[in-house]
Amino acid sequence: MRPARVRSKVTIRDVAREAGVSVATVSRVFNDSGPVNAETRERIRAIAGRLRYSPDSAARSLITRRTNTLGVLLPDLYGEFFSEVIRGIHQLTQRGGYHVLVSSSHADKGEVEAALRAMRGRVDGLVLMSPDIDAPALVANIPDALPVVLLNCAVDGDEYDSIMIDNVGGAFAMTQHLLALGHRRIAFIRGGERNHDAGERLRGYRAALEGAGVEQHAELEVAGDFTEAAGSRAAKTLLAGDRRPTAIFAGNDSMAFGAMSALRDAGVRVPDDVSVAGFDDIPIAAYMSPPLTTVRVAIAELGELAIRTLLRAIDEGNEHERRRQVLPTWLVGRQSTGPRR
Amino acid sequence: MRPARVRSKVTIRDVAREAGVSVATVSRVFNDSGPVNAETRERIRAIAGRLRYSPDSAARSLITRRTNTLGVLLPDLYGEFFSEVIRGIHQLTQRGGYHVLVSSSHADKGEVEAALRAMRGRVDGLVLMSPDIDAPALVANIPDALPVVLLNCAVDGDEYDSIMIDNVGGAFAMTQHLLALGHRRIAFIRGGERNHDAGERLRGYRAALEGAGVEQHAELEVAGDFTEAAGSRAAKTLLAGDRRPTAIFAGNDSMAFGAMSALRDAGVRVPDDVSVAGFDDIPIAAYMSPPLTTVRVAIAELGELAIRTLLRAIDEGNEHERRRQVLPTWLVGRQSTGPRR
DNA sequence: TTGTAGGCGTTATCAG
DNA sequence: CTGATAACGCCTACAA
Repeated sequence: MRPARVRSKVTIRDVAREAGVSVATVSRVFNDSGPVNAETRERIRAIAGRLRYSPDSAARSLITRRTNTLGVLLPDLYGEFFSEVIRGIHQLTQRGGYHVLVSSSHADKGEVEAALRAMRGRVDGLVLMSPDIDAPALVANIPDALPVVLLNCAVDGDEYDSIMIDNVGGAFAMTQHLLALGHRRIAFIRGGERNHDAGERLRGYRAALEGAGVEQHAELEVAGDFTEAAGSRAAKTLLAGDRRPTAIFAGNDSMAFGAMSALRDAGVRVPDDVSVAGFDDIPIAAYMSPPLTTVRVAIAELGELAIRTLLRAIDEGNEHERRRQVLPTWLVGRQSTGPRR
Repeated sequence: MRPARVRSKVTIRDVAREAGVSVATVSRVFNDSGPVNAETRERIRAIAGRLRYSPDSAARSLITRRTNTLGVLLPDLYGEFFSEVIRGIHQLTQRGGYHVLVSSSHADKGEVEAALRAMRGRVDGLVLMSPDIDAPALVANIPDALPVVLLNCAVDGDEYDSIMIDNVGGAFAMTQHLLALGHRRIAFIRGGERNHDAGERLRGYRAALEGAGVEQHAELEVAGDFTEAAGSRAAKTLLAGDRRPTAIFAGNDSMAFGAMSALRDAGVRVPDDVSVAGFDDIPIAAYMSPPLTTVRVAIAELGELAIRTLLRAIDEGNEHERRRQVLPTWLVGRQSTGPRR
């Protein structure tokens, strides 16, 4: 049995009438605005509770011009990453009394713009993550007044608040790690062609090789798209080539798993014959066989930091000073990499 | 440089004035309600576009009593699962012109209730997934008028719309698979104590053993919580015991991975010495070493079905007939299970 | 400390 | 086909 049917709609007037006060007074207790006699306050609270009154958010935001909602636009993220970011975002958001409006799966620019348009007026601030697309061009359509934080987008300058992962540093460190183990033929499995993270990681890889004076070969850089399947294909390509690498650095963990799987199928041992490394350090990485050497990214923190920045931007209004922030990465050594034989 | 600053607020009146018509007419073209002269309609559209006018959603929903938003309450999901459900949900939602308000991480009943309360009035419908908590008790607080779809909750009867995974069937099938391979000492790694899915899977496992007339031992059922770490611990416990299993059926894939990792560390071969099976078939399962035999669940479809049901409920209003739906599962045989030696 | 009344931007119901 | 105008539920000066 369900409990007593809720009335069609309990408004502030109902509460006021029942309590024998004006609506203004009820409003005051619900907003802590203006003084209210302690006793009346209690009475109103009680009656509101009994009547199951809760302020209508539409009416409220119509006049306050605030929605208490934050928008989050994400690309079509693959697996683990998505949930981690959301988790980070969510935690802080809730604490600040905000709601979260999410939107994802944006293949092209048009779709993102549509999503952006749809959110207009429904949110007090926006987190936009779009590693594949030119972010500034997108944000151009957003009302100036709406605070925006760019996540992992290709932006320079500090015209916008932006947060990015230290992809270059991480990839650089990993490549150095492999170099230090004696590897010279180090292959790299790239992420999507137009993906910002992917590009940066590739840059880090190249920079490290160049810094070490190691000759670079085009056939050691193979295409990928951040999926296990792509990693597997890439590894097969590398094995088939005549410049076989002694180490494979995958642009992310999923591709590293795919590569390890393909190597195993081909009878190649990891790390004895070939070392394999990844990027992201998703939870399963530690439980792979062998456990994967990778670059750690605090994904949930990325989301948290974004919200923290956004909340501050909302709070500070026009006085807010925009800036870029970079989230550090660090190498996690496990058993999938070893000295060149 | 950012483009021209957006005016403080463009309202329907601005458009009306500019077009030399009344607000009513403008409203009509934006809602396709009532007839409007084709030519005037065009003019209004053009002016609205130029002025970058877009109807204020708060004002609109104040009078229409609709928010065009769907609420989604999820538990604190681990990894893969979360993103897949959201992905499924999102797709349909967007197509229907709805927005998605998400909320998650609800440890206890109080938190869920708070989240539920917070969503009141902000959504036209609700998807509630809460495998850990008594759902009917929660839904009692929701206004009768608000359509709700329960996902994977412990409910019986058809008082609510509900969708559940065929956990029992899947676990039953997997256990039979192991039995057919000749295994008799089949261990089961359980999910959280109070988790609905976990309980159902355990039931399926037990039923299959009983059906086959295989004696059941308490020490073959070990505790877990759906994380890799728990799976690893459980496997160690099983290896240490004196009734060592020849097969391990983990309540989900993550725990299966953890178990495989522990077995490897202990020098136990999979599947030669011990078979291992999981549940969920998350993407990485196919790339494990060895590839994991598991039970496939169409997670994204779960989300899709939930939204489809919810939209119908909203559409049909009071005439809506509530019902239970069960999402099938099926066994995916890979290399982590083999005949008992 | 409390009440009155105007208005937030739309939609909906009437008359024209 | 079009235009006034009254709600929708709430907040917020301003007045008492």
